[in-house]
Amino acid sequence: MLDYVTMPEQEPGAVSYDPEAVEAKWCSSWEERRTNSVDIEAAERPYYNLMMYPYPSAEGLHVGNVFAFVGSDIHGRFRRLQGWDVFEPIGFDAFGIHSENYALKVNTHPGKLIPANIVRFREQLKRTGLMVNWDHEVSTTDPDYYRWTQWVFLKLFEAGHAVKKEAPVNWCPECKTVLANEQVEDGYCERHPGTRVHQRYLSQWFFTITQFAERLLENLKTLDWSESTRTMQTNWIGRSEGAELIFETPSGVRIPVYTTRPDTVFGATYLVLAPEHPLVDEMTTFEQRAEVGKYCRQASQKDLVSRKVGDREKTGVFTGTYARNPATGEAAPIWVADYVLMEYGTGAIMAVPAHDERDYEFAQKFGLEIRRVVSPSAASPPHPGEGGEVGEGEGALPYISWDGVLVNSGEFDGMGCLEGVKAITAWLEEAGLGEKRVQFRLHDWCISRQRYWGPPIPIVYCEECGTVPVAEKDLPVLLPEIDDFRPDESGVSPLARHEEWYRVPCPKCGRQARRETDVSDTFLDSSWYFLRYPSTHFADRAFDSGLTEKWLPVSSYIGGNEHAVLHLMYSRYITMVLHDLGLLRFDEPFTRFRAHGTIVKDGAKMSKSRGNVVVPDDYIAKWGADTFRMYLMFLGPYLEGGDFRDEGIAGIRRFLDRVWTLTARVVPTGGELDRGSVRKLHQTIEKVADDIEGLHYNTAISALMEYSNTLRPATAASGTNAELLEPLIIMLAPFAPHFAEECWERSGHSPSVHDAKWPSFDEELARADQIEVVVQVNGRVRGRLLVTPGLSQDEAVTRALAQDGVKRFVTDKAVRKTIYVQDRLVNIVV
RNA sequence: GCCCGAGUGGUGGAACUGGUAGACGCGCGGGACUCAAAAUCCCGUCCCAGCAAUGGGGUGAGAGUUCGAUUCUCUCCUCGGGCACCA
Repeated sequence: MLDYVTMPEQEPGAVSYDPEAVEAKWCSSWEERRTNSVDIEAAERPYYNLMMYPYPSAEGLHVGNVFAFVGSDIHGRFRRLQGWDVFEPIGFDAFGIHSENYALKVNTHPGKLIPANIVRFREQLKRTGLMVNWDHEVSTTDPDYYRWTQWVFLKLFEAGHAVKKEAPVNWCPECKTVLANEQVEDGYCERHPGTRVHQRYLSQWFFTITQFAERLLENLKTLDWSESTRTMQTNWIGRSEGAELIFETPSGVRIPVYTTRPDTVFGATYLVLAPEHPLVDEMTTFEQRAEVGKYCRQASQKDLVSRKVGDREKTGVFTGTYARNPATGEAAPIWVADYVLMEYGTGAIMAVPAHDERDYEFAQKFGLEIRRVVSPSAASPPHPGEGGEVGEGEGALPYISWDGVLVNSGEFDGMGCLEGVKAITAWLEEAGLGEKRVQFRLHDWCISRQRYWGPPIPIVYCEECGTVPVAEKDLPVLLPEIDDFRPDESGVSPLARHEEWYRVPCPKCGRQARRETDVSDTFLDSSWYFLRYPSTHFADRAFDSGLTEKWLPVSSYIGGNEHAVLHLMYSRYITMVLHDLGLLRFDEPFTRFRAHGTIVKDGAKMSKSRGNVVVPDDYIAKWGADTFRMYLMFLGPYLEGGDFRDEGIAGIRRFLDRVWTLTARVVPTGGELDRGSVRKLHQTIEKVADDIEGLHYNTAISALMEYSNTLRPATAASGTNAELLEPLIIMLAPFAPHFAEECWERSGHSPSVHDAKWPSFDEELARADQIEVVVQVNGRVRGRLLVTPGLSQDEAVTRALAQDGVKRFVTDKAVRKTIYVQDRLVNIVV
């Protein structure tokens, strides 16, 4: 790389700098002086600047990581210049399927691979110039860390929030483990796109997140988070309001169904039970037993997910029995079909084929009655007969809307749907056949993993005492180093093959007992890591209460929306539980969260298979970290991401070189400052501060460029005035920390520029004394006026009409109207 | 299918609560410096007509509201993301 040559610093024509030398110099200098470390105990204005810790992959740091971290780092550095004591920690999310699958692939123990990856990551992160407090680093695989992950589990267990349930789970035959629903994509394993996931019943540990659904949803409204992230969480929680209605069989069995449209109950012509529904057997007649049994067995063999993939051909069987529609009193046939899911609502539905697409499809296929009970509007009368015909347009079946009017609904005919919901619910409630009900989509969080590479769940099973938690003093339950960490078909963790490990005395009675051999989900590791950072130096507590109170909740959290749902939801949940247990003073961990955008390459997501992965190391080696940082921030709006191309990077470098030249020509303050430059400076200070505040880094950088451009002519004449240059260097420091530090030193200061103060903004100095007012005729620009701010409307109009360009369009016409926007424009309408 | 977000020059992208569309870069064209090249510096660069002054068109498509719309409303098209048989 010989594109640029270092010029001797005294040389007046110096145009280029040597990033490698500059960056190496400051990297070690900062480490020596502990420039990046905040005094965690003594800090007076604590600001907790968090970024999402990476998974230390074998491939090393990805550009996406760099993009994310740099954006957060700029924010942190900016806050520091504003006088905050900024704590910017980082760590490694090193447990989990990612690491384990890779270890299996290369057939090396993850315990060997991970430390090496971390070493590499640490180097790369340091090279990037992040203001990280390295003495608070965290690694989830460190027993000193996962000891406390296990402690968190125990806290939840004690509080009754960790419960063991037999549950159908998604089983990936390739991973040989249970997958969370979110790890399944369209019926296939997220990590093995060719492998279908199927259903399997296992006894698993669940966290009771559903109990917190309402609160998780409610709190969202109060959080300063990216709108997109809040929307995703809202949808994930999936609150819906409706009613539980009772359909009773002649033999007196009450079958509850959940519906969001109780107003359509008069159109419920049949019932459907999920194949797993406990009443299926009881409801089935002797004649139908064989067929129903067969259907249910088939359903249970399908995976949990592909059953839910839309647009599937409806299937189902009739049980042979009936239940009474609570509204009409008519007998509704009871069917079993797998389009009804056991885990949502009551596992049974009332089918309203006239007003539900799925029910309609099913009824069509099996010849069930379709009865219209909602008419599109009061004006159009109910369709004749008992429905079933498919009309055109608005009235076509299945018709669903809240704007319709009830028909074929007895005394409720003519009522609007919304009103109908209330009236019918109340009516059925009085009859003891229904009640209002709120339903969520959120499921409990299964944390069990039949895997090796995770923290063992700290539980012991004793024949006498049952399920016994490991005593806190006995934590951590160490993950043993075993060679056969490969999972198998058995459905149990590889740890279950190690009797010497799992055979332990019961913590309660001392008799021979057996450890839980499953490990916990990686998301548990990451659901509390932000609590650990300030307290890493404490060996005897997960988090120190004093420090936690001082530093948390997190002041700013920046990360990708790929974690919008799981990581952020689980962290909120754990925080809430710990709060309720009296262990935390706050119940929301992240005051402010911003989701950054994604960096794509040639319009497509970077991926190995596409071969469009950008390796940051190469760019940093060629251009230096500062240029690379700024380039990433410049290529698009940070919150939206952008397309990575090599072409533009030279522009950033040229900009830095120009600032370098300005610095080389700095002259001490003194004498009159150019009014125009001072004005531009103050405008820039305001603009850059606002932009950084809103994470609009691309426009902040362009404002800095503009300002440096105005400095250039001045430089040519008599050197750069220090008073005009220094604020530029400070404003540049968050973006190009090494470069700014070097310029700071070269312009006669001692380090560190990062301890400088953000330049103060003077509104008076930023104000222009002459401004341009646009003159329009009928909305088209026909001229401009140069005026002093605060011109009156009359004056403005008079002067506008005097302009030649305006006269031409106004003469011979009557002025109908004039519009004046103070100090902006005059519009003359003729 | 449903819910978000986005479509602006050759190109990445700017444009505050409706008020000069194209800031700042990249690229390209021209010039200076040089024996020459690179680097650097200066000028130009939305499209059409014109020597120019100037005029006309222009923010995915079409309508609407307004003195004035990239910005607000409606319909449609395309792309990105999320959810998806959730009753």
